[in-house]
Formats: sequence, C-alpha cells, structure tokens
Amino acid sequence: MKLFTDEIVKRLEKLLEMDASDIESLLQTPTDTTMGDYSLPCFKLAKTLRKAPPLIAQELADNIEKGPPFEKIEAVKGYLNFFVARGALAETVLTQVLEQGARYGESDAGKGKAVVMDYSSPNIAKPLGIHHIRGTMIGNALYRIFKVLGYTPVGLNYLGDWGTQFGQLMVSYKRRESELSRGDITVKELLDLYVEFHNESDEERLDDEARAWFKKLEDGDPEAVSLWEKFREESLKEFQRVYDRLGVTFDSYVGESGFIEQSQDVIRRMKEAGVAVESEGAMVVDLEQYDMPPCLLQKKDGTTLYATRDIAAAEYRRETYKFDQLLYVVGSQQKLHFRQVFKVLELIGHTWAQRCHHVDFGMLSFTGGTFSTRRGKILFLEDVLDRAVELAREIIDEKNPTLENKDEVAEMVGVGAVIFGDIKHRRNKDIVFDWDTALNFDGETGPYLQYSCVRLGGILRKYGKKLPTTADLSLLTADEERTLITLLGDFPRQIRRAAEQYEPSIVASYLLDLAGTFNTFYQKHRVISDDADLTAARLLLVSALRTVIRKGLDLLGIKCPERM
RNA sequence: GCGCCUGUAGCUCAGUAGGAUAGAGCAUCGGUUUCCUAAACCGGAGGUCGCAGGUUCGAAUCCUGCCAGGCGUACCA
Repeated sequence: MKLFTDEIVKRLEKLLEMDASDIESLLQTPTDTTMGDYSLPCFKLAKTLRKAPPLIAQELADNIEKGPPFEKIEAVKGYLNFFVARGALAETVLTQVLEQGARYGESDAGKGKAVVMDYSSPNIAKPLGIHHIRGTMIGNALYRIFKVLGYTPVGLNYLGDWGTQFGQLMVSYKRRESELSRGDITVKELLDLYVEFHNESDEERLDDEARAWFKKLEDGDPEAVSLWEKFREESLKEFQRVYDRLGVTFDSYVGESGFIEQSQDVIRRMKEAGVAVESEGAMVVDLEQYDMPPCLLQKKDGTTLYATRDIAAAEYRRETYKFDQLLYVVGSQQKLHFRQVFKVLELIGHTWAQRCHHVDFGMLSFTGGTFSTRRGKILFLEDVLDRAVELAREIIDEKNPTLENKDEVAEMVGVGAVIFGDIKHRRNKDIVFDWDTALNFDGETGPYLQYSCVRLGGILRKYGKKLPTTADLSLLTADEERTLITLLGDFPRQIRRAAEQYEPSIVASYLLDLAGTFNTFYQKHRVISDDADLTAARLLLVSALRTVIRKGLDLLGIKCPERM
C-alpha cells in the first residue's frame, strides 16, 4: 500500500513547503473506511500556515491534483481524506494475496538472524497446568511469527529439572517405594508425592532428609541419579503428549540441569573479575547503583541459584546460536530477576546483554485464588482440553450430526477454543480462569474464527469450479467489501507489529476484526449469484479472506477444519 | 516502605506514533433461517475511560499527585 502513500506525498509536495518524509509521517488511516483510505490531519499545519485547519483542508482539496488511483479527495472538517479507487485498491491487495497464497504476509526481513526463545519451561515431576498455557502458546506464536518474517527461530524448553524439590520428591518416593516400584510412575503420582511432602507435619526433619538426597544427586549417587532420570523421562513423555495436542514444538530440551558445572565456572570468573563479592556468607553481585537488590549467585552452603544457571545458560546460548535476540517468555513475577540477570551479563562485559528481552506475561488465577502446585491446587491443562473437546463434540452432534470426522474436528475446535481464549489477551494482563468463559464458543472465540473459515470454504465448495483468474474488482463497492480489502492489505503490517511488540494478541484482534466484517458481509450479500461478473469478483475476495484467516490462525498455533 | 504492572459498559476486553460521534464480545431484552453452515447476523439498553490537576488546537492515550488491586522486594524458581 506504500505506493498509494507515495502518490499522496508526491501530490502534496507541490502544495506544501515540506519534506516528503514529514508529509508522510503526518498521513494516517481513518478509523472508519467510509472516511477514506488515507487522511491528512491539517491541525499541525495551522501554525505555520496561520489558517484554520478546515480552511487548509479545503484549499488543499481544491488545488490538489485529482485522478487515478484516487476516486475522491475531499476535505472534512480539519482533515483531507483520500479515497483510493475501489478497483485499484482491490486489484493491488487481492492480486498480492492470491498470488502469494499461504505465503502472503511473509517477508525476509529477518534473514540470517536467529531469535532464540525460551518458553513453556515447566518443572519436571509436576503436570502441565492451565497456567502453563500462557507462556507455552505465546512462545509458540512468536516462534511462528518470527519464522514467517524470515528469522531463524530457535525454541528452547528450559526445563526446571534441578533443585532441592527433587530431594523432597525422593524422600516421599522412598517412603512409598514398595507400592510404587512396579516400574512406571505417572506425573500425577509424582505430584501426589510432592503434595504429600508439604502436608507432612514433621517438615523440618524431612527437609534435612530432602537436602541430603539432593546432595546425593549432585554428587552423582547412582540411586539418586537413576530416580531423577526416571522422573525426568516420565515427565517429558507426558509433556510431549500435551505439546502434540497443542501443536507446540521445541528445538531443545536442555534444562537447568545442563548448566550446573558452568555455574561454578561463572562464579569463579565473576569472583576473579571482582564483579561478585561475598556478603553475609553468600556470593552476590551488588546492584545498588542500578536501584536493584543484589543478585545472589551462591548460597552459604556453596550451592548455586537459578540466577547463576540463567547466566551460564545465556552464555551457552550466545555461543551456540549467535542469536540476534534472546527472548525469555516468562511470567512477570520474574521481572526483577531478569533485570538483574541482564545487568550482570552486561557487567561481565557481554555487550549482547541488550539483545536479551524478558517477554513477560500476567498471572493466571481462578475464582477462589491462585494456583498452588505445592498444595495440589492445580487445574490440569489436559483436563481443560478434554472438557473443551468434549463440549465441542456435543455441539457437533447437535448442529452437524452427519459430519464425517467428528472426533478430529472436535479436537481442533476444543483445543482451538482454549488456545485462543488465552492468546487473545494482551500479554501483560492478568487472567482469571473461568470454566464458563473457557467453554464458550460464541462471539470472540477460536471457534468463531474457525467457523468463519468454514463458511468461506463452504462458498468455494458450492461454487465447485476453478476460481476465475481475473475479475472486475471495481465491482466490490459495498462498505464491507471496502473494509475487508483494506484489512486484507493490512495483514503484513499486523504481523510485523506483533513481532516488534512480542504480542501475538495483535494478530488475534486483527483476525476478529476481519472475521467480524466478513460475517456481516456474508449476512448482507450473496457471493454466488446470477451476476457472473460480481460473482467472480466476490469469489476472489472470499478466497483471499480464507487464505488470510487460515494463515493468521496458523500463526497463533490454531488448526482449522474444513467443516464443523 | 520502595519498585514494576493494571484500573475503559453489569462481566471479559480492544482502542494503532496524542486526532474525527470511545468500540467489540458475554450476559440481558427484541428480531432474522424456503437462500453459500444461525458456533452467524441485525436492533435496544448499558460510559464522569479509577479520582484530581497539568501540557496541547485536540488526551482513554503524554506529565504530576492521589486512590484501589496484583506482582516483586538476599540465600525458592
């Protein structure tokens, strides 16, 4: 759409004594397409020209060069509005979408640049809860978004697979070994053990025991290591099952346990460099001059902390991937932690610290408080998916009983509803989980977008023939058609914005806007009619819409059925 | 206490680099199906954009103060 603004700037340049780039920066798109495709607010010009804005707009409207590609240039109050000829706009946008197909919106802007992202990163031995969906799906969407912009995304699942909690788990496990020793143990059973540990009244004595077990693990005691391996393996197996349903993938599963040795090395180097100092028996980096509490690297007893492991991991990632950006898709509770880690990286001379970003997101709570794994107060992600799929199945039985692949469709719709219900919110908002909302498939939901897609597909199916290759697109004159074309043209920009702001919800909002306009259009107008020319033009629009909605859903990690 | 985030319709939220009458969905009330899938569409009702100042031709948007909620604030992650 750049060519239209270029043309506007060219014509305005003749009337205004301003640089082209200044004029361009004043241009904006009206909130409502009935007010045109581009507009120039004349308020800022009032000062230099010493005239009232409406008068300036009117004079510009009178004197500006008219003609294609604009069908109308008019002054409204203090604005000069430009209407691109419907045919020209539609031609530009639709041919692009139809030619590029599923690649529409993609670019090579990020060619040769790796964007490494750390997302999902659950703790071993605990099941994935509904609260994990946020980081997991935001990360997954960013992965897909950066990929279509030409970047080389690298997905890391930085598993929480190290720490004293494993000692705790081992204590509980050992106590019940006889009843549990039949081989496999499920993650839910591990969770029970964990909860049981924290329910013990005799916590203090058990804590000592737990520390002893963790120490054994660190020292490579065969029994401890084998238990740990078993927990890790079982957990990964279950995580994988859920990730498969969600369509989420990772390029690496190296967790915290992979950085134990390097952590010691980090501490040694930082001591030598004088960055780390002893304080109250611990090793810390003083950050007072940066208005932050000290960053703790090592406890009194010599063991490392997660900040140390994060620093070691960051160095490893830089070394391994030579990333352009390193994104931590992690809850906003850890904001301070990442500010500290990034600052420490900077202090030890890593100029790439400024390429690290904490992509934070709000908390998920539910009516009745926050989730607490420790107390077993957790809503399993799989259970939520199951209920959603079950409900989707019921609705299909009711609305489309003859559908062939009901189970497959129910899976797509149910899972899509859960994913979209989360990802449509802006990242930094806290969300209250509520079954009624999660299981609602009406309105601004995943199923609504899928349904829109199915309707679009239905039209093409009904037409049955090969799409016309050309059509008189100037026939697309209805308000909705005009808006749809403008929106379609805006898709690439929305993808870019989503990447710049690390905000998949931008794509989600865009899709709702697009689908909403389409459904209004669908209600008011028939695509396939006796008017062959109009039918041809609308079919091309429909095809383009389907392409873009599918693509947008794909970026969010949501699948779309043919029928539902 | 200090720091960060949030506060827009009964509820959940959107609101692009300050711009045109503040928009959706849910819920509610009423309407639409011989017609490309009614998981849809249309209409009604619902607002001191937390409060008070300020900057500006113009503020939900920027600045200051206050109020409310959330998160964080040295040996958990």
